[in-house]
Amino acid sequence: MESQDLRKAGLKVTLPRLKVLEILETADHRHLSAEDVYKAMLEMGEEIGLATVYRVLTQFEGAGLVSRLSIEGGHAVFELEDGSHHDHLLCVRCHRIEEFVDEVIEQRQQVIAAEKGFEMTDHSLYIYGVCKHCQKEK
Amino acid sequence: MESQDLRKAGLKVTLPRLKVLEILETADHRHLSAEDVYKAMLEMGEEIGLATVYRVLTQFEGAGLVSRLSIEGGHAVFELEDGSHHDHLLCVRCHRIEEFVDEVIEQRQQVIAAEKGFEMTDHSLYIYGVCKHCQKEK
DNA sequence: GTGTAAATGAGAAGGATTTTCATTTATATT
DNA sequence: AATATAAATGAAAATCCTTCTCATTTACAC
Repeated sequence: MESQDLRKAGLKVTLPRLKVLEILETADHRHLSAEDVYKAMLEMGEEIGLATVYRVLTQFEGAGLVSRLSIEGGHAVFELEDGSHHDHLLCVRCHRIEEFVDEVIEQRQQVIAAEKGFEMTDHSLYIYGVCKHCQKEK
Repeated sequence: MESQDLRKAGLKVTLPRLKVLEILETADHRHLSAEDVYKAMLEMGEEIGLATVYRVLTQFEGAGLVSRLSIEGGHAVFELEDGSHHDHLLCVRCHRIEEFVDEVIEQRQQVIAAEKGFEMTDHSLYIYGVCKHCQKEK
């Protein structure tokens, strides 16, 4: 089933690629760094090189299978692409990531870009804060 | 005048720090990477180490004198803090950076954070696109 | 089955930033 | 003004994340 996605993207169906897909699909949180994927692979008892994880994730991104978040402070985070555009809320304490869509913001961005004479190609919006859980803890 | 700002921040008034401030104030664009500041210093005939530039900019950030933008794809960019919050439009071709404020977006973010149970501490919004100038060029 | 181009793993290399540490400097104290 | 001392500096090494190189392995078309 996933093999088709890989083939469609012009990628050979290899074990590392299938396993990375599997991890992205079954992990308990939707947002994983390359390192997270790498560790999950090892825990799963699968041999893989970190370089391969990065390569595969980048290829998946190119193929539209995953998207890459560029979060403040360093390392990239990947999520399975589900076709729905959304932005992110990040907990500054526990690093939990939640998703949201807001049509008002989407549209205002278009207006602002137009006002400034920009042809908008993309945007990135992150709201940082303390999540419900972490608020309780103190 | 700037010396006061440094003292207030608990920082000794040193030549490197004064010069970095001067560069931030007089540069032709408001948004400079550490490397940009470093080069400007050298062109100005001032000796400085790159490590010092990074240190000083980070301290200035801590003191609220500058803010750090975390743009997609690598290196940080700094701008003099003028008290006014704003977001950024970035040209994907020439890397020009423009600023904007939008009250509608600001407020929607508050609403969204509240809906998700987050205590919002900060946010980062970047709109990417092709600027007016670069549209003409092709 | 076999050839070939693509994929892999290990380690080296890369870029941005931070750290270490010996030396210098600003400022508080004589 | 001289001095003590804590902070600041510069250079180089170290770190972090990511990409590249290259020799070896593998998927897949014939």
